[in-house]
Amino acid sequence: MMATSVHGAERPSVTVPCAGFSVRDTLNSGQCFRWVERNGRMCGTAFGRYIEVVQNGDSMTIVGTDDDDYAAVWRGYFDMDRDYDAIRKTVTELEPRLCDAADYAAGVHVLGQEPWEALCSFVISQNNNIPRIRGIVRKLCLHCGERAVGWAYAADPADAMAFPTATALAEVSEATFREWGCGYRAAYLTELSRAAAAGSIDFDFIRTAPIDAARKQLRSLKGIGPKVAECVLLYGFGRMECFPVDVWIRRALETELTGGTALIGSEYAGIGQQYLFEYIRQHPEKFVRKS
DNA sequence: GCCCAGGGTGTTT
DNA sequence: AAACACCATGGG
Repeated sequence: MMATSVHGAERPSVTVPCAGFSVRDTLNSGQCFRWVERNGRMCGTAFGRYIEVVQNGDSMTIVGTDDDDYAAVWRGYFDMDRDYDAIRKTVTELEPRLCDAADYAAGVHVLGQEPWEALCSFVISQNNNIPRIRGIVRKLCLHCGERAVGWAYAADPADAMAFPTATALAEVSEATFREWGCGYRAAYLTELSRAAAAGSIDFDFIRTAPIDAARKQLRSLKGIGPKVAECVLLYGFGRMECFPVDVWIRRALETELTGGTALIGSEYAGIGQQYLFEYIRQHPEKFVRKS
């Protein structure tokens, strides 16, 4: 652990090995909406902490954390304790057509995000595009979030606002959500926030229940269908067998260039799905819609 | 003006 | 159960 002096305050940082991992690809892979790249650093907030990450090959330096904080939060957030090499092998043996995608996106991990943030983010994501989702989530954080730990170091203060609690969002009117660009999803957010603030969403159950029971529980909430439920379970609850199918994944399954159907229901289907999504998004010309 | 975006709900066949 | 209209918003 090192400490650098900025503005007269101590700011810790941690450098850890991360062979095979790509911070940038992971944070840009459409599973989270809160990270920005500023002169080579990935800047963002999760779990109420603002950090900046810079990767140098097989190691990365996280500025704004210390050893204990890294172990308690970021190692899990970046999913550093999983054997992705072994999983890639398993997944591509199950679905050999996925080899190109798995190789291309090998540096991508599935993040362990906060369940409440994932829930709100992917409700907003429906029939929406990634830049707009990012903008809306950013406004929620800017207007309703608390200042994250390390806030003072952020180039843009909005980068360092924590995702709002359910209690904070429950006080926002539906009309205000619309002003912030949520569109028709404003009603869903309002209901969701009030339900969560009232304690009537059982996060522990969703985390531990058999997967189909967890799916059913999430889908009972208005605005959450099959796709959003899969995303929330995968990105917010670490349920790696979940397999979100959006329009891009649908396209891939239809073209059969990359396969993917063989993954569905398997233990690490969600990780395979993430490889697929990253590959498709970076090679859209290979997946032109047919007439 | 149209089509599209990490879709879901409600209604009609 | 499958097909359909409808839902806001902004970028191409």
